[in-house]
Formats: sequence, structure tokens, C-alpha cells
Amino acid sequence: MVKTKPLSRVQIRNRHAILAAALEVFSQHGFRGATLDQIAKQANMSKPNLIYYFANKETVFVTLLNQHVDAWLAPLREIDQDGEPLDEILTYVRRKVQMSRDMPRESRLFANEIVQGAPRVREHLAGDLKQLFDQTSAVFARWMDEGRIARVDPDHLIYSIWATTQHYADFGAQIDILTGPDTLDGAEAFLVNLYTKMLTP
Amino acid sequence: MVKTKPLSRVQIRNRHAILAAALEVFSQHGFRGATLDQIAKQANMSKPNLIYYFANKETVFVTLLNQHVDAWLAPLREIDQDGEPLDEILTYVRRKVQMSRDMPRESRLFANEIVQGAPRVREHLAGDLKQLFDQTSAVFARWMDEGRIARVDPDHLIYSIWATTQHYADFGAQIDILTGPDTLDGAEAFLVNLYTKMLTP
DNA sequence: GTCTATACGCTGATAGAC
DNA sequence: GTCTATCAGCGTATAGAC
Repeated sequence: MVKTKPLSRVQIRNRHAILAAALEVFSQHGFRGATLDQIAKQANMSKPNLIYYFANKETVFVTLLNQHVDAWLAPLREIDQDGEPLDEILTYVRRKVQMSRDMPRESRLFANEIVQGAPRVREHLAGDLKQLFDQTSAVFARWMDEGRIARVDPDHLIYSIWATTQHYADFGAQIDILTGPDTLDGAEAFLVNLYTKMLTP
Repeated sequence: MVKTKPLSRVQIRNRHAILAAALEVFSQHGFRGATLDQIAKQANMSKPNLIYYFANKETVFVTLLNQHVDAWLAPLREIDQDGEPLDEILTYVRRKVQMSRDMPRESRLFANEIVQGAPRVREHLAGDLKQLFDQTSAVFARWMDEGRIARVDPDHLIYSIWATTQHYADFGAQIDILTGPDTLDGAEAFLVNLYTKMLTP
């Protein structure tokens, strides 16, 4: 382990302010589109002072990703392989919709990066996520083998859940125009119905 | 109507080369992330010569959007309100999957822009798309009223089709890592099954 | 129509005073 | 720890020769 100096109260507060500002700016403009000026301004801080805390732009971004990736994957980790299959999947769907409602910036932070080929999140995807994905896919496959949910391709099942739920955050600008601002209650009901019908044996 | 000089063969060829290059670059990096240097290089052209044809970066981008928006919306327009409802919807789903396979760059071009708040496509969305969306939603609602497909929220039905099908293009980088390169045959079968089960009365 | 040269603002990052 | 001043490089766009 690397030994690191403990951070002072001011340091902790400023790092938090910077990361909060960075989430706002990176999620809206992507890595390249975001500027340190914007982030510094949003954090009520001078640009050199920002750099004092994070060395460079990439470090801010990577730190931000690392900070959110665990929270981002939490609902997936919480699928209980010993639970009731349909309940577990519907609970997962509901939590993902909830995250699109409550954490749209985090969703767009990742979406921006993946649409552009995932240059800086590739390790996250190939590591943590890949392992979790394979594990979840295997659990779904077992449930299907046991006849407890209908047999479908488990990989595509996961993709479709991601796609349908994250869509409300990532493409929120489009939905705002077409349907207007929404609480996502309708979305949740629609998706629960969709996956219930698909997965009931 | 505005009277415009006819374009010479060279002009036509160069404008095509620029737009082809621009699709490649903008779809991968987004508007701000793309540079005129990249586009010019991809089009085998000097940067000033590129500007000779399009005046500025934004004009290239807007021209590119206008060029592709019709093709992009074609499958939606082709839904036949007098056809067999489930067939029409499944055909639409299949065509959208096909577009993710054959036109992933076009998909990402729009995805990039919408994730970032649709600053430059807002008019397209509020105009052409909004009208087409409302019309399609109304057709779906009528089919439900007539009991020919199951009753669900038609707006969310459209969103879920967009989300699930475009996901394979927009988040292709993630899928390549998790499942590996794919022909999308499995995706198509999965989605046909999904919407058949949901919509069969 | 196409090129070289260049202007010029913006952006990431550093130096150094306080 | 925070600031002002500043730099180097990139990126858009223009001028002007050919």
C-alpha cells in the first residue's frame, strides 16, 4: 500500500467541491468538451488552485470515475442469486430507473465516454464490470435452467435493462422535448410490465 | 426559395468527401471533440480548402445532420397504420437493429449530441421528430383501443424500442468488451421475442 | 480551387509572489 | 493554499499567392 499524507479539512472540502463541479461539467460536455475554466468557475475557485489539487484534467476525470463506479454498479451487485428470480430482476429494474431519476449526471458521465469508444473507462469495463456482468449472466442462465424464469439470452437481457433504464437519463434531453419533463413513474410501470411479461415462464 | 449556383463535379466530389470524413470524426468525438484537422486529413484535403467548402465547423456539422436525419427517421415513417399492428412494430424493431449494424456512426452522431443536451439538434427534435413521434404514438394508441395489441403506454413503447435497438450502436464499445464483436442476430431475436410477448393481447 | 503562411482566441499548465 | 501573471500549443479561421 502507498502511504499518503492525511488531508486537511480545507483540502477535503476543496476536493469535494472540485469533483462536484467536475461531475456537472464532464457529464454535460464529455472529457474533451469540458474545460478546466468551467470546472474551476463552477467550484468557485481559480484554475491554478484547481490544478494544485489535481495536477491535470485527466486526473480529475479519472478520480471522478473511480468515485462513482462503485455506486454505479451497486444495484447489479445486490442481485441476490438465492432470491426469487423475477423479484430480483424487477427490483434491479426499479433501482436502475430510480438512478436515472436521481443520478442522471452520473449516467451521462459514463454514457458520454462509452459512446466515444470508452477510451478512458476501458479498464473499468474490462475489469470490475466484465466480472460482474459474467457473474450476473450466469445467475440468470441458471434461473432459466431451473425453469424459474422464461429462457432468453441472458446477455441481451442485461443489455436491454441497461438500455431501457439509462435511456431516461442519457437521452433525457430528447424525452423532455417529446413528452415533457417526467417523474419516470410511467417509465417504471412500463418496464416492470415489460420484463414481467417477458420473463414469466 | 433561394437561388443557388449549380455545383461543379469537383465541388460535389469534395463536399461528399468532407461529409464522409466528418461523419467518421464527429460520430467518434462529438462536435467539440472533433477537429477540422482530423476531418481534413480524413478527407485528404487541406484545412483551408475544407473551410472553402463549408465556411466553418458548425456548418459542416449541421449539413451532416440534415443529410442523415431523413434516412435516420425513415423506418419510423414507414410504419403503416393500416397494416397488421404486431407485424408493423416488429418490422420496425428489426429495421432499427439493422441500422445499428449498418449505420452505427450515424446512430452515435445523434447519440453524442443528445447526451450533451441536444444543443444543435433541438430544432430537428422539436420539429420533424416531434411530429412523427406524436403521430406514431397516436397510431399505437389506436391499435390498443381496438384491442389489436396489448395496452401499454405508447410513448414509453417507442422509447424502449429506440433504447434497446440503438444501444447496440451507441454502446457498442461496451458490448465489444463484455460479449465480444457480434452480428446482432441474437439481439434481433431477443427483441422480437421481447416485444411479441409484451404486445400480444 | 487549392495551397502556404499566419492571425488570434482559447485551453491546459507553470512560475512565483503573497 | 491561493492568487496574478504568463506561457506554449492547439484549433478555428483568414489573407493572399498561385
